[in-house]
Amino acid sequence: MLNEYFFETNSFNLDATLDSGQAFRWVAHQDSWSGIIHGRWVRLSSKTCGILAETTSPVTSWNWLADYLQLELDIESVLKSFPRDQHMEKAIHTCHGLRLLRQDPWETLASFILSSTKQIVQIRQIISILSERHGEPLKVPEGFAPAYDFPKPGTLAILSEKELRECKMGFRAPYLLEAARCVDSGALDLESIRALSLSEARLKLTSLHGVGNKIADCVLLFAYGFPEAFPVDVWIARALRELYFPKRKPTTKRLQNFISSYFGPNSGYAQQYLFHYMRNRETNLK
DNA sequence: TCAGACCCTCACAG
DNA sequence: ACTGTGAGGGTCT
Repeated sequence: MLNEYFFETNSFNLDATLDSGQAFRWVAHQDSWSGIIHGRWVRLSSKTCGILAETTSPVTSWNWLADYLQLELDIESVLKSFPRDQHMEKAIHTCHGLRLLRQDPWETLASFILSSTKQIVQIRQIISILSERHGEPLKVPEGFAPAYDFPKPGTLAILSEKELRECKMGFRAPYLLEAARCVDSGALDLESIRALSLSEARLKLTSLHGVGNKIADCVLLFAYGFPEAFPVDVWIARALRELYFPKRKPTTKRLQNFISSYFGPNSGYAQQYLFHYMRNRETNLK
């Protein structure tokens, strides 16, 4: 028996959001997406006036989903805080309704540890194998593929590096193992990061092996919602150079200064719009 | 600052 | 079909 709920919203692009490289476990169907949020199987469908949500387990409150989707956020005021230049205008126009999710910190940290020098399809594959092998099976409606919760830190902490490598994660295995053990033992308290400043939070996360600034900022933006976290990957670096420094070749430091002074209080959101805009432009050119 | 290494897979040549 | 090659939402040494 499915539970249903309808969220009214006219400013949410489900396709763009769930396929934007911030989450790796959503599966596209004909007219809907299925995924797992906090151990629940969920199906989301985009309707003219909002989003229809269906889940298998009994639900008394839907706050967990409203929080995950950040439905309370006033996206218009976020967009207004972006710098007004032709590139951002185009990005806003192209990516209408693109949102940032508020994901689980552990899953996000683990996922992005697994993301380094990988294409998105490969990241999805690793995470899928890992969850299938080591995650709890979840209740799924008839006709849908089996689904698994993302493995808990404690579950991964007792595995061997070899068992993790069998999930095709290669040299990332020891990194994930260390992270799982740190979180499981309490040496790294993921909840306490919420209360920290951005730079303190970065220091905490980058103290893990295999977590540098890029991955730390992904976690801070996609899980904790730090509005000024700004992950700089090859795509964004290329985009910024091409769009804002077409003649010169700025150093990494200069690029950093530009980012922190130019994009304003919601620079993380601006980054997501630019990233999505550039990625779609590439595929459209092919 | 700057390569080179790291594991593995897939796309794309030839 | 079959092998070779390069690079992929990085990070460490």
